[in-house]
Formats: sequence, structure tokens, C-alpha cells
Amino acid sequence: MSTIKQIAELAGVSPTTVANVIHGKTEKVSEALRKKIVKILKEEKYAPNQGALMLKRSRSHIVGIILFMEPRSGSSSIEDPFVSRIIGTLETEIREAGYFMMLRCTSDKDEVLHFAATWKLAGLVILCMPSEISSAVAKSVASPVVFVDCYFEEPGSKYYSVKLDDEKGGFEMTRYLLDKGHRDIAFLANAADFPSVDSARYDGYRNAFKAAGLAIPRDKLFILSKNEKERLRLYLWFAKHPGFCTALFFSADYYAAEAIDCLAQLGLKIPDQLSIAGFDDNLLSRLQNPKITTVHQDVVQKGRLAAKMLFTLVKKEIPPQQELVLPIRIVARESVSNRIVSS
Amino acid sequence: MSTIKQIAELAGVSPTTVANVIHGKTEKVSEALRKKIVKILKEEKYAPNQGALMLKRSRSHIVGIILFMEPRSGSSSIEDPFVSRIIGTLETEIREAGYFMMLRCTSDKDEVLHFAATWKLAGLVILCMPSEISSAVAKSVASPVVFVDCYFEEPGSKYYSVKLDDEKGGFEMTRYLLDKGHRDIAFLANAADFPSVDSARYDGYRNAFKAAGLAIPRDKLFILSKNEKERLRLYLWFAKHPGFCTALFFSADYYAAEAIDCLAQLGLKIPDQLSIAGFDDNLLSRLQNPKITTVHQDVVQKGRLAAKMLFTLVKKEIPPQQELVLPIRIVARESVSNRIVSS
DNA sequence: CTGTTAGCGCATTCAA
DNA sequence: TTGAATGCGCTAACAG
Repeated sequence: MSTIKQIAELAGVSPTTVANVIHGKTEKVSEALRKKIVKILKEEKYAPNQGALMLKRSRSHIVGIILFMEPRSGSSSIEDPFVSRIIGTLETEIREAGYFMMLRCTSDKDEVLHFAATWKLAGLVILCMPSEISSAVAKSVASPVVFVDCYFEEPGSKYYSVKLDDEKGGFEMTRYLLDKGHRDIAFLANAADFPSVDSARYDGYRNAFKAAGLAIPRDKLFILSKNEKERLRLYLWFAKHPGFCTALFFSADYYAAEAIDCLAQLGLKIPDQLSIAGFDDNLLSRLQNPKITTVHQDVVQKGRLAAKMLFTLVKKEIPPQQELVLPIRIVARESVSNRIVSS
Repeated sequence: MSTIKQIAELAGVSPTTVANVIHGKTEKVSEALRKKIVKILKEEKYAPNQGALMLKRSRSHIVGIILFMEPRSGSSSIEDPFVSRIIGTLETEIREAGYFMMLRCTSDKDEVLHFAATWKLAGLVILCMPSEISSAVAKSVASPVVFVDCYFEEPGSKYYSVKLDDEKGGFEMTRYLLDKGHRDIAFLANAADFPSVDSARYDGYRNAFKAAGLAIPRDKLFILSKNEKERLRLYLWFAKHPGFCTALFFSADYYAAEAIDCLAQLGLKIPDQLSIAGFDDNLLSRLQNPKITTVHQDVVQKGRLAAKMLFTLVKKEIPPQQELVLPIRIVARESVSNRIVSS
């Protein structure tokens, strides 16, 4: 409500003096005056006009968070517990650093650029963007950017990013399933054709077969539809073709939970008749019954490191690493069992 | 990057002309010139400086979302699927209305006021705030505010709000449990001493007993700790005192799911040995096994109506209603069974 | 149809 | 130790 000018008037001094007090330039203001002004500032609940600050500094105190939204689907991924968890963590970090957080769901590169430009963003965190878009954004945005769980088209180009050892996650889980005797293992993901979290996990899946001296499956990759009904139809298909696979490896707990739910309704016994593995280790995998055997990742850590990296860049410093790759570990729960070898 | 001034220079016209084109004042600019300027605008990817706009209009295009955070807990409630769902809905509505969304978790009234003032917020949506804080905020904030799931201390004062028929939800579920033969029903919530979502549901709980001609239970209200371990201890206590209650009615699916998980681990059969009911009807209640019998609410609708109400206020119009109370309905699933009467 | 100008609130430089 | 002046980008009233 009140401006520096008004505060100055109340205190009977010039705006500059008030500004000096606000910015802690104690050597420029007498102690008595300083106290008086501080008191008025509090009474008036002075809050700087961020618009004026933006104008003055050509930079805002806003960190933008971009959440990928499937084009035309209209619904964002924020309901996935993994996503909401990382957003919660980022909010905390951003707030504690004295910044503000703007959240925006989009799948349009130009919208991201416009967003960053119009708000003169201090920084940008981009979550789970497909490579085509993230590469393009990285090149043309003026603010520092940290990518989380993004992959890029050009293998050489390195952007500041925090991700997971997705390949290893895919590898270890597949090895775990192989160790349990499974040989016909389906891999189910959103997309695996271009560089992405899912394609890396799928690479791991194939490498595990190779490392075990087994032929790499050619007909076991399934792309999950964005449409829930179509996904349910796919799960149903597995139920009807019990010989095709003995284990399903989902690239996200969200879908693993959905599948368990659907298949259990059909009377299928999990894991006895079909083993199911997930990826992420969130709320769902712990609460689902049977509890989901999954690949664990530390989401809070991921969010914290991304924020730390971003604020290093905001300070115009160079982060020690361009790319942080967080470890994974297998969490064996109940949804995977030994393959019953019928002989 | 580029400003109106720079665009004007490129086009060889004055800034006003460019501004007129931007604002669609076609009657003030010749068609040929308009096209030329529009082309340059696109090429340069002109994005207005929102700081300058804020300064000029004394108002931003930002809608602030306040999420209540337990003091000292540090963790927000964003991980509750109910909360992330409504945030996702609000994001969509705000974006489609041409606004931007800032998210902030806090439990401090002054922080909310400072936040609204410093950003000259176009509007504010306040989620699930305790009455003491929401009443205070409502009085002193300059921007239009819509409260979602908030209750107020003064019974007379009405603010713009969207909520649920919480009392009825508590009533209907309790009646449902009574119909199933349960008499010893615990009510478990975050807080029920001051006006809140939980206290209203608790009122419904008590009214159902009264309506059934039964004595209102005096020792069956349990306040859930913010600390997970303490909550688990409470669930354990119920397992150890099977005679005390035959049904637990939780004020949120989140906790109901947590309890089912915990109690199932102890070998308790749900619902055979203990019936459990929830409130919200989200992801968890559908995926949990057994599926949770719960009170359904339409979260997407809630978010949409809150946004609609807010933008009505932003346009300085008067919403048709000050308080929207959305209906509930019981969703009977699997976690509640008939009480086995031992005779 | 087109251009000039003042002022929104703030930080900062320079002058007193 | 304090104050006056400037300019950041934009809008809108006004002048041409």
C-alpha cells in the first residue's frame, strides 16, 4: 500500500534516506533516525512494489517452474505424487531463498520463452520436458535454466541438469526380474523413441538382457496411451494372454498402481500369476496392496539439488557440475515373485 | 527482450503507434502499417515487461494461491492428492483466463498480506486455512479473495468462499456406519476445536448419533498428530484395543489409507475386524486395497467454481452467491462392512 | 492517422 | 548525513 515516498513524508525525510534504511546502509543514516524509520516501516507494513523493482533491475525475483502438459490433454501431471512432491520441495527452497514461485503447465516452447521474457524470470526449472522442446528452450531463453529429468537431442550439448541414473534403474530392475526367473518381461512406458527418461530406462532394460547373455526382446515394448481407458484395455490384454509375459515393468509407479488395481479386479493374483514392477517409489507404491517392488529415487534431494544449482547460476557463479546424476536403488516389496517354472 | 520503443524504431514509427497495434486499436492505425508492425512484433518475439505494467496499473496479472503449511513442520500439504488436484485445476483456469499463478505455502497471516501487497495481486485463492488466519486475512488484504475450504470465526461475516457440505458429509457417513450396525465409531481428524472443515464434519458425526436417537460419544474424537510416527502409534493402539471401536471414520482419505496400510501390516483384517471410512474420494481411496468407502467430493468442480468466482470479482462484478456449498455423496466401497454382532 | 509527454515506485549517482 | 534528479517500460491523455 504505502510507498517509500509516503514513508519518507511520514518520517519527514527524503525518500533516499528511507531507501538507505531499507537497504541497511547504516553508515549513511544516523542511528536515531534509522530506528524511527524502521518503526514507521513496520507500522505501515511497507512492501516494495515488485513491479518497480523489476523495471529498475530488469530482473524479477520470480523462479518459474515449467511442468510439461500433454498437448490437447488439458490435464497436467501434477497429480502424480512424484511431481507434486518435487514441486513442494522446490516451493520450500525458492521461498527460503527469498524468491517467489510461478507455476505453469505447457507443452509449447514459445510459451515458455514468452513466460520467461515477460516476467524477467530470475531462473527457470523445467521438469520432464521432451528433448525436442527442452533443447530449443535451452538455446533461446535469457534466464538461467535447470532441467530436471530432461534429455536432449544433441548428445554433446550439456545443459545444467539434475536427473536420475535412469539407465541403471532400468538395468537393475530388469536384472532383478531376470534373477527371479522371469524371461518374458514387458516394458511399459509413455514414450521411448526419442531421448527421454523412458528411453534411458528402456536402454537399461535391454542392456540387462544383453549382460545376461540373453536375446534382447523385440516385441515387449508397450507405449502407454494418454487415455486411461485405452491403458485399461492394454492391461486387460495381458490378463487374457497369460503366456505372453510373466512380469510387467512399468516406467512409473503411477501406472503400475493403476495396472495392479485393474488386474486385481479381474481376479488376477499378483504377484502369483503376474509380477509387476514400478519406478519412482512414491506414496502409491507403499500404499498399494500388494506393495510395489520398484526403483527408488530420492525426490526431495532432487528438488533441493536443482534449486541449489539454479541459485548458484542466479548468483552468476558456476556450479561445480553441469549434470548431476542421482543414484537409484531397487526396493523389493511384494509385487514381484519368483517365476513359477512349469515343468 | 525487445521493448515497444525498440519495435517502434525498427518500424520507423512512434511507440504510441506500436502500442495502438498491440492493443488492437485498429481505427487509429492504417492497415498497411498495422500489418508491418504485427510482423515485426512477431519476429522480435515481443513480450511486455510485466514490471512496467504492474507499475502503470498498480495491479499485476498474478493470482496468488496460498497453501496452508503447518508451522514448523516445513512440509506442505501439496502431496495430498486432493491438494495437488485442486492446484492443477486452478493452474488451468488461471492460465486460460490469461493470468499467472504464484504458489506460496505459509501459515503466517502477515506473510500473506505482504505477498499480496508486494505483487499487487489480481486475486488470491486461499486453501484450507484455519479460521483465525483466514478471518484476519480477509479483513486486511486489498485484492479480491476467494476462500476454499475455509471456515471463519465470526458466524455472521461472510466472505467469498467455496466449500463442501462438510456437515452433511460427516452426517451421512456416520449414518451409513450406524446403518451397518456400528455403534462404537471413532472420528479422527487434524483438529476439531475451532471452526474448520474437520469441526464441521465432526458436527455431522455427532448430529447423526443424535438423529438416530443415540447418545453422542464423548471419548471417540482423536486428533491426528502432524508426526507420522505418532499417528502410526495411534493406529497401533486401535489394533490393540479391538473392543473400543468397530469403525474408524477419518476426515481425509490420506490418513485412512495410511491407517489401512499400517493395520493390514499388523495382520488386522479390514473390514472384517475393523471398518474404515475416509473423506475426499481421491486416487488413494480408489487404489488402496481394500478400496476405501468414503465421502465423495468433486475437486475439479471446486477448483473451477473458485476460479470463476475470483475472476468475477477481479472484473469488479458481484458473484451471484457469496458462498458456494458443493454437495457430497457416499461412495460405498470395500473398507466398511457390517458389524458382526457377537451374541 | 501519428507523435510527445507525464508518471507509476524504486535504486542510484551526484550534489549539497 | 541528507536531498534532488534520472531512467527503467508502459499507458493514456493530449497535441499535431
